[in-house]
Amino acid sequence: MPKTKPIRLDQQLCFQVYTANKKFNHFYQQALKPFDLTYPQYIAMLTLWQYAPLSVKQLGEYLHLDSGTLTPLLKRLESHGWITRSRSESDERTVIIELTDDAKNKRDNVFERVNSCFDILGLTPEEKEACSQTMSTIETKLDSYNESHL
Amino acid sequence: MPKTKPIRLDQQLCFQVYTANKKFNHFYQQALKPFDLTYPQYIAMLTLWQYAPLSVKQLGEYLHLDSGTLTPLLKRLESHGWITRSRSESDERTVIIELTDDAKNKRDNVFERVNSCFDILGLTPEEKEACSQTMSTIETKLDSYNESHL
DNA sequence: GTCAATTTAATTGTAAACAATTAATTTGAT
DNA sequence: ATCAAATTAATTGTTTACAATTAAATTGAC
Repeated sequence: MPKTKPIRLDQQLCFQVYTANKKFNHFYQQALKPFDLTYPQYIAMLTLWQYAPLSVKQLGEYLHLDSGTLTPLLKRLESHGWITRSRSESDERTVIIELTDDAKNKRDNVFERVNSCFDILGLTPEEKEACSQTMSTIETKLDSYNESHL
Repeated sequence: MPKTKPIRLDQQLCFQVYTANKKFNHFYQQALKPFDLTYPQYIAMLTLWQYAPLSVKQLGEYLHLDSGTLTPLLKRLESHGWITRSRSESDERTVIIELTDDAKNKRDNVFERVNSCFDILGLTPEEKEACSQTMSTIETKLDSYNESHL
């Protein structure tokens, strides 16, 4: 009876992605320290700087997050003065997220800080492109698997 | 005064990695459902199947996790009968994690299940290799940045 | 127009992750 | 041998993430 080949942890794609994500997390957490933003909060702000105003649902579609995650995160962003939350008048079910003036003013500062840290990483355009390409491939395959196994 | 270029969320590497990780998480969570293992628990078990017995500290070094994360995770694995936890006799500070017979017996079943799901993804060897390569590059760069900014 | 079905956000409960602290043990310098 | 420093896990507190449920508002079928 043949023994299954051992699975080497460091060769598992999932583990590499899992680890890379944690390191990205740490990297951005450091870069964002001056702004009192966590990494997920920064990602939410990125979306809002691009598309605000947005409903919680719309924001969740961009981020693939539900209200269970977003409601508390948005309350924290609100209490730190980044956003406002208000019920829509035309549809009382939806909550509209808007940027504060302060958040609009800080936008360029945050981008500058994050970009300069990212530049220090020293990824070549080719490396960035390769990474982006790879992630897209993985996502596409995972999507089609995940969708067929609801 | 030139306006900063808008940052497109879907072009941010960090966001792609963040998203891919979540989708991997979902993918493995599904594949592992029959075994009552979460994805992080599975990653811990992978390490233990390869190296057990291990101390909490040693396991943490493989996984880049500290006792704050591992202690509760290991307690759950223990309560589900995957592992045992016991103080080392030679050094009462360290806790030794060992596999139960049940865990050893289930090893091949888990691998078979996970591998067959992974195969369905349909990643070519080239794609796998490209992904692995990319992740290594990213990790190396992030490591050197993170280490220089302690 | 009424009421069941749907939609939206919030809530509840569980698991991860990490920083900071604590408690116990071991090591090592003297 | 003693005691300060270092090591190891556990604990505490905060934030994410997600499943499942709840509450309120809206839509639509009739």
